[in-house]
Amino acid sequence: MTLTGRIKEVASQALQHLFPGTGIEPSMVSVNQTKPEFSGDYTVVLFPFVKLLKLKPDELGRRLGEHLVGMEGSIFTAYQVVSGFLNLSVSDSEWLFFLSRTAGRDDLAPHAATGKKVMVEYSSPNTNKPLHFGHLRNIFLGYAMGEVLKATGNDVVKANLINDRGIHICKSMIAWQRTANGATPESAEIKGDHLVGDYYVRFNDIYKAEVKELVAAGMEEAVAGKEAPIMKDAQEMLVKWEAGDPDVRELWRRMNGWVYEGFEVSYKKLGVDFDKMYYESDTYLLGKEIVERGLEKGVLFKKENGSVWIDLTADGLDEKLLLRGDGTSVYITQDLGTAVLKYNDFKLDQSIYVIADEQNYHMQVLKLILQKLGEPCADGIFHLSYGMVELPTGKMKSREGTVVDADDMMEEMVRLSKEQTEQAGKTEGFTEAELAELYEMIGMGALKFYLLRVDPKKKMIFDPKESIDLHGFTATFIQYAHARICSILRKEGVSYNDYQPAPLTLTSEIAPAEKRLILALEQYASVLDAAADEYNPSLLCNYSFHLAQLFNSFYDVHSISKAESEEKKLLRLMIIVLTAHTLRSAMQLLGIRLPEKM
RNA sequence: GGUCCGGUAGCUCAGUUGGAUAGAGCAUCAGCCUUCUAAGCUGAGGGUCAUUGGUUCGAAUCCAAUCCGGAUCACCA
Repeated sequence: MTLTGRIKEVASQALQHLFPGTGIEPSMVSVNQTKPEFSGDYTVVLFPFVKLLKLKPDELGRRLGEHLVGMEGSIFTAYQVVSGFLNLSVSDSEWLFFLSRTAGRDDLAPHAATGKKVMVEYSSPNTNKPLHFGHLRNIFLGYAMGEVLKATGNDVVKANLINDRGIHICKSMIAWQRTANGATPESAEIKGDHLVGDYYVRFNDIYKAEVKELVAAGMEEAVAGKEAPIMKDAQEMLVKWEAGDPDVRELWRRMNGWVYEGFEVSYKKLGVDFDKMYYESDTYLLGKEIVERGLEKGVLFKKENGSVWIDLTADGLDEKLLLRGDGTSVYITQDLGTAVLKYNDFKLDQSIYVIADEQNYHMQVLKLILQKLGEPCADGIFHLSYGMVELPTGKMKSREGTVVDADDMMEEMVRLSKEQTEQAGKTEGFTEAELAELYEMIGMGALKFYLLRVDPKKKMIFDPKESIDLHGFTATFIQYAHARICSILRKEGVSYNDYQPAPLTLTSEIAPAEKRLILALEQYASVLDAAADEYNPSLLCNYSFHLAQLFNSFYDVHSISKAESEEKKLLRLMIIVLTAHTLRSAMQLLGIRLPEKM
């Protein structure tokens, strides 16, 4: 149990003992870290009980403080009441006990298995263009959330639903057919996803030119938009695809294959993985029988032209179409089917969708419909909604070529980390291969941290003109603190990976800078829980940065190798090993690696 | 228009779910390398927490209204 949890428990027991029959429970006790300007470690807020017990804050604080400090085996050594706040000092032996119990352990925040099966669907790209900067936020979030949920005891399935069919795919195919002269990734010496993406852009160029021509010939723009030959070709191709036309299917398989090869390279570089791939070409026909059942149950209704709808007006939403008049599916129909498919495939307790907030309404409707249909998968659906990444000029538009490409961005970040490492003159003692790995760690770490450090809900603006910083609130800062610790351990001949805490009894007090670090270290488990409960990996970024900051301040005032005494040296080694392990553990959940030297 | 999300320092963001004098980073300015890595540390300046009212011992946080920005509400995906 965490220390704040214990304090709540002990304090509520004390209050029950002092004031029997008042029914004070741990959850009613508010415990905060004591502000630095007061003495003490944790603070119990007295106000909620002042009214209840009809006592003055000072009187209540004194009695509660006396009791807590006087208790047998108390973890508190002193108390102080300041205007309604009871500041409690935790004993050094308690802190030492925490350190010796935790330092060197493999699992810093052990969790019992919840027995829950949780799917996290993320990435879910279209196969008509390469990944861009916006996808990266999705991918990092999804991966991190999967790891966090694993670390908190869940059985996690990472899934990717590939959008591999539809009119947008046909557009790239048509443009390729018309203009590529049989170009392949090999012949063009370009990644497959980029090659296909180029023809998607090409399609739009041709389309625009054709529309312009038709308008010049006197056609109205709206009509020209539908009549442009290349658009008609794309639609015709989609019909052929659905009919299973062998030539179209062959080209489709070939071009998608190029894209998958390209994606694989990107995913590998991003350091993410998937346990299950779904393809829309397999799932796009699902959902119809669910609609049929809904009709039988009377949850859905048919309009005169045969289209099927659900009435969500009672829930403050609209009527929503589920099947067209001609009996064909719309987008949400296949999502209903896929939700059920996922549930049946893995017996899911929870199904998380990492999708941008522009689909909030869609996801709300999806869940609501499944609930109304009485599908067992419904209640486990959770939309992890995140704000879109925008440019200073607005949204990224692949058709207008304003996207920041994911591969380019990764390359740029690695280049930047190389440049800054060389500038700082920190390349000595590394082999070429080690340097390459270091630049990769720093560059990719900075990129991931940059996209994960903000609350997912909030949209973010990225200015490509400003490079991502390697100073301040960054992964680099955390990596640097970690490398510094490793450097000390090397010097002291202490094993980083097989550390065994030495038995230690303290004869001197724990210093403030030491205490602040220990306090923060003790909070790791609750931060991890909060990240899982709130579906918010940015909490781990904030926490890790804060921890690294505390370490740097500590490092500045206390020497390890030249510690005042042997016991101080042992204590500080324990502290810094645990700090390094905690940083590594937290960053690992975000897919960020920490070098031992930089 | 309906629904949802957001508005905190010049910029980018935290704010432990209602607690003490609202905090970081960047940028600006002033200091700190003979000492375990200066990608660091210490300090300074910088705030009408969008606005107004309410709830109470106490509000950036909860409620109401208003203003501003965004998303969404297709027989599109």
